[in-house]
Amino acid sequence: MPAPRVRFAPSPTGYLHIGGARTALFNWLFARRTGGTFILRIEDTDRVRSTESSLQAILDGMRWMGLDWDEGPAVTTADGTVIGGGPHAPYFQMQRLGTYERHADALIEGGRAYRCVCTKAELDVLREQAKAEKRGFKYPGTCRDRGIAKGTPGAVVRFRMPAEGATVLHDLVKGEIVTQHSELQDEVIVRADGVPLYNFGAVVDDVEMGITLVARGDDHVVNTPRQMLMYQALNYPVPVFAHLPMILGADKQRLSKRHGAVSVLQYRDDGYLPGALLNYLVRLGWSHGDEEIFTLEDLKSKFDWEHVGATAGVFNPEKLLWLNQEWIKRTPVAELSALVRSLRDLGPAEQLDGFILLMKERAKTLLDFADAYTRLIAPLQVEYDAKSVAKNLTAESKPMLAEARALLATRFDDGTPALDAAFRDFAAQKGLGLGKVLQPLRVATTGSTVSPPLFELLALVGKERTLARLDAALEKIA
RNA sequence: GGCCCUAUCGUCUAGUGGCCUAGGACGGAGGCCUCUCACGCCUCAAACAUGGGUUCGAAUCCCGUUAGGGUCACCA
Repeated sequence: MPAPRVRFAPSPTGYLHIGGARTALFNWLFARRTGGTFILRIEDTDRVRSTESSLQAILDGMRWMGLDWDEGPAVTTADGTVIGGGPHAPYFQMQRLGTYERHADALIEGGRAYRCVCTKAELDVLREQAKAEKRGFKYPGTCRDRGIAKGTPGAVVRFRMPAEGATVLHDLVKGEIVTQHSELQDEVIVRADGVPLYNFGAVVDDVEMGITLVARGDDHVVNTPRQMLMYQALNYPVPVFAHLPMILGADKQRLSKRHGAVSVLQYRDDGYLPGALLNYLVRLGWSHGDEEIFTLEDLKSKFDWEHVGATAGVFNPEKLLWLNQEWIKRTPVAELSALVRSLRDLGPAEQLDGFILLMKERAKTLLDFADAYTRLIAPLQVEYDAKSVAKNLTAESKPMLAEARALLATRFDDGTPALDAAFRDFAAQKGLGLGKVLQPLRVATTGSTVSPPLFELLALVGKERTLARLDAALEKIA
C-alpha cells in the first residue's frame, strides 16, 4: 500500500478559522501518524473573494500552530529554511488552469462531459419557476447532445451525471451514505473563462497530486458522490473520505464572527499557546479514553479515525482557557518569557523570568503575565484599588504598617525565607494572625488584596521600590 | 420543501448487547490546604430526546416521531 497523501485545501477568502484549523490538524495528524505526505493547496478560483492578505493569514496561522506542509506554497521561515514547494507545483489553482482544461477536454472526448451555452440568466428563470411551483430544479440538459465545439464563445463545461443507479460512500466517520443518481444534475465544472468550479478543480488536483484520503468538513458530504463520479470518469481510484462534523457556537449555530474570536491568529494575539489550541481542537470531536492533555508528539502516535465522533460540537471557550492554563504550567519559563515579550513590549524587564516563575500557576493566558508585570513589578508607584485601601489601609493599621516598614528595611536583604520568618515572629508578638499583617502590607505595596506570595514578589520589586511604595501608602493614610 | 447527516450531564466526551445503581473533563456548588489569589486535594449536583420493536438482556441493533444541523450556484 502506497504511503498516504492528504491535503488541506483552503480558499484564501478570509482568515484561517477554528474549523479550518481543525480540518488541517486532522489531515496533518493522519499524515504524521502514517508517514504520509501533507499537502497544502490553495483553492483560489473564487477571484472575487480571494485576497493576498487572506493567503498570508492562512500561511501564518498554519505556521503558528506548527502544522508544517511537505508540499505546497514555498515559504521561507525565520531561520532561513524553506518549507513547501514540491513535485506538483504550482499549488495555487489559478496557476493550474491548463491542467483543468486538459482533463475537461478528455472528459468531453470520452462523452462524460459536454459544452453548454445556456446562460445563467436563462437558467435562473427556470429555477424561479420551479421554486414557485414548489418543484426541485434540475438542469434540463438542453445542451447535452448538441456537440458544441471548443472555443464557442460563452460555453461552459458540464459534467454528465448518470441517470440511474447510486453511489455509495463509505465514510470513515459517517459510515455508509448512499446517494441516488437521480438526485444529481449535470453541473458546471468549468466556466467559460476556463476557471474550474470547486467540485472539478478539487478532483483534478487530487488526481494530479495523488491524494489517497480526503478529510474535510461535513458540509461537503453532498459534494462527495458527485466528486466520486468524477474521479471515476477520470480513471482514478476514488480516495477514502473522512467528513469531520462542524463546530458550532454556544447557540448551536455554525461558528461565525458573532460568536467572538474565530480566527486562529486572534488566539495567538490573545495570549494562547498553539499547543493548547490544537489540544482543544483535537479533543473537540475526538477522544482517547479519559485523556485530556495531548501534545502534537502524543497525537502522532495516538490519533485515529475510529474515535472521531459523528456529532457536531459546541466550541467551549472556557475549556480552551483551562487547557491554556494547563499548557502554561507545563511550559518552561524561558519559553514563556520569550512569548510574552513577543506579544508586549515590556522594555528591559529584568525581573520578567522570575516573575513568570511566580505567576506560572496563576496565569490563564500569556497576556496575564504581561498585564500583571506592568501592574506589580514595573511601576515605581502602584495603582491603589479603592476597596482594598478602604479595608486595609486604615488609621488603625497605620502604626503596625510603620513598624512593618522598619522591619522590612532592616531584614529585606536577608532573603525571602528569613523575611517570612521575621514577619511570623512580628505577627506573633503583636498577637495577630499572619494575614492581619500581610494583607495591609500587600495592599500598601501592590495596591490590591490579590497578588502572588508577597515576599517573593517584593524580592522582585526590590528593596528601594518596596519601601517607596510603602511610604506612599503610609502617606495616603495620614 | 427535496435529499442527506446527527441525537449520553449546561458543554466536550467514554461506552461498539451483559463489566452501567452510565465513567472522565470543563464549568457550577461545598470543603481541605493557605499570608490573599492561584495551584493541589476531597465531596456533591448534573445525561442515555421520545414511542415502538428485536433479544434471556439494550445507552448500545432496527423502525417511526421529535429536535438540531448540512445542502440544493457559472461560491468553496
